[in-house]
Amino acid sequence: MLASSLLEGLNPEQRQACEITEGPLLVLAGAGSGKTRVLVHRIAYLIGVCGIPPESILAVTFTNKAAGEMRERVEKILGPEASSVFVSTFHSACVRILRRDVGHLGLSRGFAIYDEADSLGTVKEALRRQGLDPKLFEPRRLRWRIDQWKNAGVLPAQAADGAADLDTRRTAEVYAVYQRLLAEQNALDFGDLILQTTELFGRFPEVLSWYRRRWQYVLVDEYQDTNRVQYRLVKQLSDEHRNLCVVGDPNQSIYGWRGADVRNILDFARDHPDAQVVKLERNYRSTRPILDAASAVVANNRGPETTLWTEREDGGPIELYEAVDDRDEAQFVIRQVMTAVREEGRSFGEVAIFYRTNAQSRPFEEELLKYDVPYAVVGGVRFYERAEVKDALAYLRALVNPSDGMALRRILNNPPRGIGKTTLERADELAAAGGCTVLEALRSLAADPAAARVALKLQEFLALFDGLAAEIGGLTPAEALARVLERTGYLEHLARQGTPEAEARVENLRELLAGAEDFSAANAGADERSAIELFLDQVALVSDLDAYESRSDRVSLMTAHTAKGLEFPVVFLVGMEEGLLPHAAATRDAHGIEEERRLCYVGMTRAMERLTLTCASERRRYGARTFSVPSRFLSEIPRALVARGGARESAARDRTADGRRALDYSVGQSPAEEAGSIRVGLRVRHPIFGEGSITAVRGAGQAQKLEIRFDRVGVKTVLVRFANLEPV
DNA sequence: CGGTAATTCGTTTTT
DNA sequence: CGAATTACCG
Repeated sequence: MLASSLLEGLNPEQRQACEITEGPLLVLAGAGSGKTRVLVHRIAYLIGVCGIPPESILAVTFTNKAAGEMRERVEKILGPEASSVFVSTFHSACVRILRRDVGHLGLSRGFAIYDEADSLGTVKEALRRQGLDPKLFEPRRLRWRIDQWKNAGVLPAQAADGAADLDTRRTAEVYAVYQRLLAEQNALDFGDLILQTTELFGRFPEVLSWYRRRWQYVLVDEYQDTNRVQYRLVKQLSDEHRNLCVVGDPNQSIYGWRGADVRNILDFARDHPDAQVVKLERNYRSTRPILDAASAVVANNRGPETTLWTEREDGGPIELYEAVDDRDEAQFVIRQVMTAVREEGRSFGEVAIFYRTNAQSRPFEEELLKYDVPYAVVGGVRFYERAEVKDALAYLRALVNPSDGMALRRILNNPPRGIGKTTLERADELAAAGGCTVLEALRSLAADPAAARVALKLQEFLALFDGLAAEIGGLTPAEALARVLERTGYLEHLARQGTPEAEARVENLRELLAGAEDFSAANAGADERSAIELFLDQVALVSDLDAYESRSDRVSLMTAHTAKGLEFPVVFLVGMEEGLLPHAAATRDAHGIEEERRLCYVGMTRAMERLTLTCASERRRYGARTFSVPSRFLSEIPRALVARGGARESAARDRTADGRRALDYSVGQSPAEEAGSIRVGLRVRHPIFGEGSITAVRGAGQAQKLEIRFDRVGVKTVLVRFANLEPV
């Protein structure tokens, strides 16, 4: 194939990123700079021009959606020959590797993949076994810390070695027990998928070298979001041939809380002294005002300035709406959406609403329902995490992997069959003492004549379980699920309840069955592993976003995190308030705030033509009314780029009677004016008390109060409305 | 043991 | 406010 035809339509930098095929390459790809395009064409170039066999290329992404898109687009250029390129998420790739070689680590190939809930359950079990009080040692916190260790590549022994304080030492002990429990249950959690793969490679060089030979060219997408273990994994795979191409944008690093380490991308050149660097700085997505506004925000982070430019000089200013409360905010947005559709010829599918937290979707959903506007909420509670769906899948899991204690626990008395808490506790104790699985413990309890009544119940359950295990052998996932739901009486039990909730659950199970049927059809006889096992893998690794169909004509609602990588002609970024964006939990340190700022940048740069930012001065939060002040990020946007709409009480707040500039949180156009936004730490002058700095902000609007520590007179609380404050 | 009522509880983002 | 755990009674 001719290089010229393959690289046609690429700009010089994009072209360069394709043509530098050997050795380490860092592609710094700004928002909307055609990153995916480059990855796709690079793969096509490697195969079509350089003659690299497709199967020796590995491309790693973070979402299945991204992987699927990449695979599709490469196939579109090269045809079916490209299908043997290994395009996969980090997690799927590791599952594939571990399914093959996990035996070296002492697990068996049918290992279960534990999600967060299973993992949390295992932490609780670990606490029980150590006799630690879950009130004192919060399971959620412990799980979090263990996860962070795993993201950092720290094993239990290393965690214990590095533990400086008592709490950390205890946590490391729990980590060790937790890990033992996982092994007993033949299970790995999400973090393990990556960590154990690097362990496998580290301890068994012959395994590693097999994969090194196989994948001669490695590409990594969204490199700014890789954590330390992923870094290690990539290094292991590429250290020999060194044909490593990483693509990313430090300004879009928004997963630090999940262990992502921006240093991976920032230090790439230092890590690989012979690395070449290509910068993609031309933005093809957004109009000038959108790009300028987003850049102005992220420019407040320290670190190297990045320049993005666009030729799209069209488009008006971005809009700001300051709502009274969250309902007003939602009403405004939905009216805008309807107007855009009716009067500007937009379609609903062109519109997206981004928020910081999933809980913010509710008022928007209510308004959308009210006006019959079609919409899709992406993310939130995963379909596969709904109780009834998890129950059904737990049956399959336990049948496939009888050591899977979390699955067994779920199904044992579900539907109710007279096996209660005490029986389960006894089984747990027996398992812990005898070093056997919970299922084996249940078997011995079933044979115990001392507890005849419960033994009978157990025998019934075990007969059912063993019968199903024998039956589902050659079945497709859909057939197996149907059999399970019927034979266990699960479906019947639900149907008998007759409540609307139960009906909804039955409906969800039907959807699960339909999904399983689709899967069966697409994966008939593909592998030596059973179709049921493959189905369970898929279920564990698929995300809500992966199934999201952006082409359908519906308004999309999602978090700014989920929005990364997507683009929409019309974007609403809502809830631009202190405490929300930036989120209160992230404002402890400068790092957290900078990450929030990047998140804001990510949200803004999704917009192609129209961007509207909104905030509300009052909103309902877990039932109670709370007040908030506009986000500091709003004040970082040059005023000239913004058109204001909305219900500001009056212009009186902007100017005081004698014409001096009053304290104003609104967008400023210069650093001096930006200083006018109300925030903790701001220096102000009071006509009577003199100069001081704000130490707290309470309330909003007419009732907004500030606590100020004045240099001369100490701490006072003042009403903004009357205080006549001036920024210093 | 099972189901319901009462209470507590915690709230960021997710492969 | 809603999920999730706990308390209590049949």
